[in-house]
Amino acid sequence: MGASKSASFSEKHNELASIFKALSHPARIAIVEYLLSVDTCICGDIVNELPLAQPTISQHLKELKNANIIKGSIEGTAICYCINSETMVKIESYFSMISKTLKSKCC
Amino acid sequence: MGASKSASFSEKHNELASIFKALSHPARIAIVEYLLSVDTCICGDIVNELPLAQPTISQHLKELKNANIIKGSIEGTAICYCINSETMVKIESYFSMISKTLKSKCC
DNA sequence: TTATTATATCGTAATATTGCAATATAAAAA
DNA sequence: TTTTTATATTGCAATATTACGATATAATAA
Repeated sequence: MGASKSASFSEKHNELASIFKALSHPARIAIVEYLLSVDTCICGDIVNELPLAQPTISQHLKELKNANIIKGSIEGTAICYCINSETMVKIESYFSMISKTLKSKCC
Repeated sequence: MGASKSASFSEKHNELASIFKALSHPARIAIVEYLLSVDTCICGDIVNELPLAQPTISQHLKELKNANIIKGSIEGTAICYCINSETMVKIESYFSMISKTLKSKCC
């Protein structure tokens, strides 16, 4: 046998896991933080910010987009990427739920 | 070439990525939520909760432990696992920072 | 139309992850 | 001591990810 028995787990657990998987690579964290650091959505120049080739970054952007972590809109020749705050807020409240639950425990 | 140029990224980005990687599998999310659902730290019986063989679960537990998401303490024949709230709070504040930053933006 | 520029896709090699049977380890019970 | 019980480790096959050169696509500029 081999990879991931994802069908054996709930939709909710799979969805959470796929968001975390999108964030599980340092290049993708760097992309998220870069988008966060610039004033508005930025077009292009993510390639110049990271030590990776253009096809590799394009691939990482696609994964972030598939996980709804970023959104991209066409802006002439360039594509303008920015963070999807809806997903971020969703994850924030997930961890907020976790630490609230932990506080009401002995451990 | 092949896998992960992690040396090209900052310590901080690699550390965050490794926590998210530990959470990037539905079985590991299920383990975290199970530990969260029981009253205290639980000894054993995680194996009975999930549709995976014992060695596979042992491996998933190891990954969660390596990422400091859970802690395990020996309790006779069994091992008692519980969530490491320190790490959870850390991630919660990371996302809290992100959504605060997003609020002060146009997008 | 023909560049030029920005991004995406394809193909593929290198490497990592997932899952489990078999086996090892180690504490408690008989 | 031997058995039982709980968990870990090893080895390996199946599959997924990562990275990038080559190439495609598609909008604007010349």
